[in-house]
Amino acid sequence: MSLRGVSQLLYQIKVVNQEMIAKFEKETGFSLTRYELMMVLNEKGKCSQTTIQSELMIDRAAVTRHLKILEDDGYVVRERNKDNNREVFVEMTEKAKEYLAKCGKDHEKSQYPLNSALTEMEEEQLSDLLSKLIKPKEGIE
Amino acid sequence: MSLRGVSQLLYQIKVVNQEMIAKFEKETGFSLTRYELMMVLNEKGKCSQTTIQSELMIDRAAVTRHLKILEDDGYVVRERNKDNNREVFVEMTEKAKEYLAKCGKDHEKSQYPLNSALTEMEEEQLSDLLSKLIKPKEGIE
DNA sequence: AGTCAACAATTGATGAGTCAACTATTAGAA
DNA sequence: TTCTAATAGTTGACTCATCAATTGTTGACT
Repeated sequence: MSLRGVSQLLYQIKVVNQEMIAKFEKETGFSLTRYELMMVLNEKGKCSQTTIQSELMIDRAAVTRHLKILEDDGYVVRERNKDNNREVFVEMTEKAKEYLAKCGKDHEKSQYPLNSALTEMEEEQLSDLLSKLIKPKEGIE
Repeated sequence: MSLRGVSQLLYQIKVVNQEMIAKFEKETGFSLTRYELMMVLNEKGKCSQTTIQSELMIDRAAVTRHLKILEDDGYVVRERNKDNNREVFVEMTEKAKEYLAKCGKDHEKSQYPLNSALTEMEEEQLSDLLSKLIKPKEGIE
């Protein structure tokens, strides 16, 4: 594939990404990354920031900043690990759980753009293709 | 599709997007958006910033800022339209053409990560799926 | 002609990510 | 034990987007 072809494909991904993220945030009133972060907490329970970071595949610094916002808004509580004071444990609050439940319900009632654009099969196909492009978490350098 | 499902798919797109863009910029030494901008100029010749903006699907402000960088680096020349002083015409320089040609050649020699991850058919499939997610340029609101 | 609306580009403030430098804490040699 | 490495998180400086407000120019109506 020529460099031009590559750049077109990547640019297409970029545009889709930006548009979809904007829609998601408008619909839920929540940043996609922070939503995903809360889902990690929801599914794994209390965890350290490093764990969150490797799940979300973003920089440590970004995690710190998202958590500051979530903490200020009362969606998350943080406390240092007594057995290893370097680490910070993060946990969801009740408020967060309620809010997420509400979001899920609201979504069922609305017809979300993404649903209308792709069939279930296409969604799965897309997900498979994307998986191939994400480098394995602990790849050989 | 549940909100959770949607968020997972979008997040997957986000991660792929970030990783691929980083690779592209490392490989070419050029920002993906600015590369794509130059390709627009290359293919359409001299055009106004508004034209560039609608091709790239980014904010006017972003176009202005990219052009400032490209102009400072000598890749692009700008001049106001004599017949309509509001408009600015943009054109590539020889330096830019040479650089792009070099990039293309360098790319052919290297084995670019994207090539290895997907087959030609998969690339096409991915592109088709993404197209369905991009809203038509002048869609009905 | 004079005013007002639309248009093109620019500028400022903000959000989300990166990397690099720093702090604090723990663990592992010497 | 004490010095040194590695680890966990934070902060600062930067890039690339966005939106909103501003400037300058043109066109159209009265």
